[in-house]
Amino acid sequence: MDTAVASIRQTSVEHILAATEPVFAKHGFEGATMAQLAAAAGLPKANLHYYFGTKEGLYRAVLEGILALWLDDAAEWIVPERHPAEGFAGYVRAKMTHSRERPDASRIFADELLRGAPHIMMYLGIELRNRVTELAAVIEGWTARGLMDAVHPVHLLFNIWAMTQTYADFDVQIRAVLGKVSIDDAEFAVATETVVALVLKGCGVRPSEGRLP
Amino acid sequence: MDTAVASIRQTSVEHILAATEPVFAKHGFEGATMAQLAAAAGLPKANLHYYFGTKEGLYRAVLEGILALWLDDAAEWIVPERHPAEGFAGYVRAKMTHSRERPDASRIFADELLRGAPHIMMYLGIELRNRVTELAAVIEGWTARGLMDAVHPVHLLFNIWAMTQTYADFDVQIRAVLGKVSIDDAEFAVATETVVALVLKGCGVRPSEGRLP
DNA sequence: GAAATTCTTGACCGAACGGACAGGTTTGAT
DNA sequence: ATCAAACCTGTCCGTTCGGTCAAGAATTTC
Repeated sequence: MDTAVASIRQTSVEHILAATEPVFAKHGFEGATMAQLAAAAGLPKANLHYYFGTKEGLYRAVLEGILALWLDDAAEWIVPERHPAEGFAGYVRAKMTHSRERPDASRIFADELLRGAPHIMMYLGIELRNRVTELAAVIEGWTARGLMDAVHPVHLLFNIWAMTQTYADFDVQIRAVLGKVSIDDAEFAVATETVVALVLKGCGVRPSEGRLP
Repeated sequence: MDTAVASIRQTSVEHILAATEPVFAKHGFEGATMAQLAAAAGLPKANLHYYFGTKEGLYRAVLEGILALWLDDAAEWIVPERHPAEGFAGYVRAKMTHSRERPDASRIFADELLRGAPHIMMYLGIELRNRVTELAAVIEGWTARGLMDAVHPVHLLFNIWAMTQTYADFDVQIRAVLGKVSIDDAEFAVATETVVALVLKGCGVRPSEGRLP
């Protein structure tokens, strides 16, 4: 057999990671306590230490799961084969879906950045930076082919991340200002299409009629 | 005389608020310790307790100074008398300047929102909400006068805040991806004009030739 | 089925936490 | 010059922090 083995270790580790993510999201690394984390997992503190050694070990494990998520959206949508109208719209919608379905992941990443990225500096400066360079080349290619205006591609990406992730990171503010206890699907769809339109029109993306030149 | 009195209390309070802001920005409310805060102010812990009672009292005082800053930018720029080309550009540039000059203020606000706004829920749901309603009316007026496209005004504001504040909150990420130790004026100007262009073109703002209709 | 390994847990530890407070010092009004 | 009010701070306190450990329970291995 292949998948269904599910050793005790693997099961426990996955359970702890899933259960503690909301606690790290709510209190940050420094603010979360081992007692809270253990309570969220329904286990004694010593059990978390058995599997992850230290609080930082647990936090890094949670972070690594999030970083894996982070890089994949772009690779699917920001590619030369697509027209930018399709690429940007798809990318923005994918990021917005992430903000809706995994807000805690976004918040943990946001907290890590707010603190100066003490645990993921290497990731930012190497993996993320390389990936951004590739994406920037794709966007510049679109501009060169006359499919959109000349826009600084890296700052454009920063701004797309900012807009999409604000719906996860700062959703308290959004709910408070909208006067809603929770953001329903219709409201979220409005938000998504507002961001899509801002990006497409903001970049002067030509309508994608017919095939690519 | 009027200003130059500067009682000991006032001087001390202002000094402590200014000195502790970076500590709260770096570690958040929960992560900052009274010992760190006191060390940053160059005073014994007991001194901070003398003026602010508790850690939370000090934090709230810092927060209130920030909130006062927060609401004023919009009132100057998002007004019916201006053409949206001027209004949005001025507002974005003002917010970007804030991100450059008071990044710690933005980070403390961001941290508070990430934690679910435990100390400023009232502010969000009342003052901020009222202000946003007014701004939304101005933007809808611009649309009604044919000066820009129909864009959901509240989500537009969320996105402007997201883009401008990302340059304060997540500047580690920006510096790491750009490969710069610090963001120089030229780079920041590029960022600012990228955001301005995204907003103006994204909202279909007509060029502001001549006077308002 | 016995031995070895892995897992679980309550009890415990020193350090660091936010805060209290008494007593000394400085300041300002009279 | 006096004195009350305001200010300053070393020291202490109970609690909570992250982490350890020994010993027992469950599981795997042979």
